[in-house]
Amino acid sequence: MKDDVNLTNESKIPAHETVYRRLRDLVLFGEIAPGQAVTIQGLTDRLDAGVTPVREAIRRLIAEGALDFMGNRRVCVPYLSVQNVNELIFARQAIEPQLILLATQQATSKDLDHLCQIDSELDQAITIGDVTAYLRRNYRFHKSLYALSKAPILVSIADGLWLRFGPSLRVVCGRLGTLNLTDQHKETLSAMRAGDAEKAARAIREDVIQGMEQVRHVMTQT
Amino acid sequence: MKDDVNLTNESKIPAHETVYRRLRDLVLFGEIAPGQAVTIQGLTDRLDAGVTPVREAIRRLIAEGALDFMGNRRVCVPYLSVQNVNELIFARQAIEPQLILLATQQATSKDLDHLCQIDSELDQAITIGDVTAYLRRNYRFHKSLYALSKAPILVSIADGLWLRFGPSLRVVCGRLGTLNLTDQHKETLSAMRAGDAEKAARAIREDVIQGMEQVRHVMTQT
DNA sequence: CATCAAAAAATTTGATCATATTGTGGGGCT
DNA sequence: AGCCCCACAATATGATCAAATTTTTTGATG
Repeated sequence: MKDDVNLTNESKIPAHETVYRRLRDLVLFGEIAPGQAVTIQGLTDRLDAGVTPVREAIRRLIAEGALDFMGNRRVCVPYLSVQNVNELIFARQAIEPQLILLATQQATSKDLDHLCQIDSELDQAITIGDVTAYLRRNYRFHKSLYALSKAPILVSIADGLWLRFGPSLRVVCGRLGTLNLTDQHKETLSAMRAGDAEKAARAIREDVIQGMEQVRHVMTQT
Repeated sequence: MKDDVNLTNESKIPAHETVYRRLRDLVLFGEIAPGQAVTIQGLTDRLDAGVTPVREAIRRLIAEGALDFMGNRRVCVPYLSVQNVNELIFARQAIEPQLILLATQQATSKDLDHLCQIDSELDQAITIGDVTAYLRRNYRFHKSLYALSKAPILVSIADGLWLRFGPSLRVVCGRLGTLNLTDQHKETLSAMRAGDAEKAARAIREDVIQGMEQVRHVMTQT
């Protein structure tokens, strides 16, 4: 605590929390690639934070499956095995359509407008070919959508899944580009607007399958 | 590091890990009841450990949903709302039968013998009326069963769910006793032995539903 | 030139201490 | 008497340091 003289201070949020979020983003959006090692000191340098907050953030992410604690004491972003990809496909198909079902029942017209907004920003990122923006906005779209379900436990499960396949999405985009990305977001939203929960759920299931099949495809190549 | 003079030393496992496991058990088996506060100092006293490992264990359990971080900075074992119970029922039904399906394909006859052994110990606990032993062995049965699936991600999800409804199971037993506990474990095991994965999955689904309905029943009373 | 052992460097781990924040109880004011 | 404000206690947070452990480098030998 040296020279932090409360200028535009919003010191409501503790350091370990902000470190957690930054590290989380680094992993989620593939800025730390699968297989890459993560050290405490490396992070204190990179994020300019103390040792204690970094340590806690790392442990938290290990607990969530975003990082892997190798036997000795080396930590890294996990590779996905084919088996892992299959598990993720199953889990996402099991959880996320249900979230849409619940979300459709709760969503207000204003909520849907907001989602539409995010989705158009997403499209923009795709046409420009900005992979980072695409990943961030795609995540934001799904996250905002699921938040409408008011089902915190299921949302946290879905979040945990994203944390696991997130790093691979960048690899996929790097391999396949952003051009052949076709999402089912429009269909989902229009079905939600029409109040057709089942149809919206099916659309998201399609979206999930498409996305994960690409992951599987790239993964099995190696 | 005072007087730990390496007697029967198995100091392979770090302190934060053992603290984590002990605290985890405390929560999982209802020895810290829902709503009860958890403080760092309280735990350092109770578990006779340093501050640093305790802090990390708490954060890890918060990340897993086993503990709840109230807005200010108070941590406690969460109550389950009716909504939460519904989410847990859905998630368990979605995940656990799939684990059985996979487990059935992988299980050797020796594995099944071992499970049978655990199950009979479980029965013993029920007839004696030992709630603590029942909770521990019931968890052990399911955990061992799911481990056979060789599906680490799905297992970790299921584990996370148990961590959430575990504390309430003791409340249920305290309210309803152990006498009217009827499990589907025998059916599950015999179906697995016969190689009938579908039937085994259905049996576990029954087991899940029965258990969770009791939780829901007790929860909605309050 | 390869291999293995020992030393050196880097890293994690856990304790201790200073600081900040929050909750609580007592005293003064209206 | 009721309410508010301030001081005090309890608690969490984060930096720093010492000890332990692991990885890497170095150097000697076959």
